[in-house]
Parts: sequence; C-alpha cells; structure tokens
Amino acid sequence: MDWTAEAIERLRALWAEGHSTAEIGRRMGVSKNAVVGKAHRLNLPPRPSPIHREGSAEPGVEGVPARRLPAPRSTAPRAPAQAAAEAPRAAVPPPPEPAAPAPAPMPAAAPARPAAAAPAAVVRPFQRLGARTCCWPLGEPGTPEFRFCGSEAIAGKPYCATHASLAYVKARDRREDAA
DNA sequence: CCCTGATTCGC
DNA sequence: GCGAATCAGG
Repeated sequence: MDWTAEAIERLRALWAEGHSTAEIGRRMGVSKNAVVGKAHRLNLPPRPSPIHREGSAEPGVEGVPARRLPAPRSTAPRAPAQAAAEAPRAAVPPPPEPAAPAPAPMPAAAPARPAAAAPAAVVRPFQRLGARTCCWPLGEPGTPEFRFCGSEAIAGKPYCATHASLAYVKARDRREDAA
C-alpha cells in the first residue's frame, strides 16, 4: 500500500465515520491488517475492541503473563491472492465488488455526524455557514483536533474540490482508489 | 464458522 | 514504516 497523503486522509475519514477495519480495507483495496496497523501508527482513536486486554489490571502482580508467545510464524509465503487483490484496484476500472454499487450521490453522507451534532440555527460553533468553506470533517469528532477542512468550497457544494471528489461518488468511475 | 479490533515482529 | 500472522472476544 502506498500511503500517500490522500490515502491517509481517506483512511482517517473512513475511520472517523466508524467503518470497520475490514470495510475500510475493502474500500481501499488493502487488508484490514494494513488498515489497523496504519491506524495505530497514525494514532487514530481506537474503536471499541471486541476483546478486552486482561493483562492491564494489576501490573505489579506476579501473575502477569509477561507477553504472548511470539508468533511462531517464520517468513510465511505470501498468498498470491494479496497481490491479486491489489492489482485490479490500481489499474482495472471494473470494481472488485460488483455487488457493491457506489453509494448514491448523496451530498451529506460524510458529515452526517458533525451536522447532527450542530444545531447550527442557534449556535455557530464551527464556521459561518454562508461561507464557501469546505465542511469535510477531519479528525475525530469530539476531540480538540477535530476540525473541518475549511478550504474554499466549490460552487454549489459544501466541499472543496478534493473532498467533493470523495463525497460525491459517481456510480461509474468512482474515485475510491484513484487517490 | 463468521465477524470484530489489537498486537507482535520479520521484513 | 509496513502488514501478515496471530490472538482473542462476540
């Protein structure tokens, strides 16, 4: 995976939207492990994990199971399936998931959360709604780091050109992996 | 079995 | 830095 700035931004966006790691991986044409690994390296907010780490309770207790056994794996041969999974996304137009049509070209898909959280009629916490600034959410809503893109929005759309290309996915030639 | 996310560690 | 292998819970 080539983690370009665009790819990272998309990962962040999908992550913030609450997609599962596997789903993000499917959308970006990478394994979920890649998604999780990258998310960790980016220090993205962890999501509720189905498992709970038992070792964190009593550090001082002698019963602490030092560490998991180091995966006995050794230079496992990569399945060609992986390369096959990545190849088509880069070059071939036909989407790997024929059953997964592009989401309807609905405007407000992505910013659903922040929009819902902002009864803008009363408060104006974020930005002037009349301003032509991009309202694509960046970061984790609720954190100090969260903000909107803020770049100049293109005419008639609430997003800048870059994020409009992410928000308005065409049924054909979607830009999911064109980043 | 399927799913989920977290972690380790060879590369 | 990357991500497959693995773990571990639902």
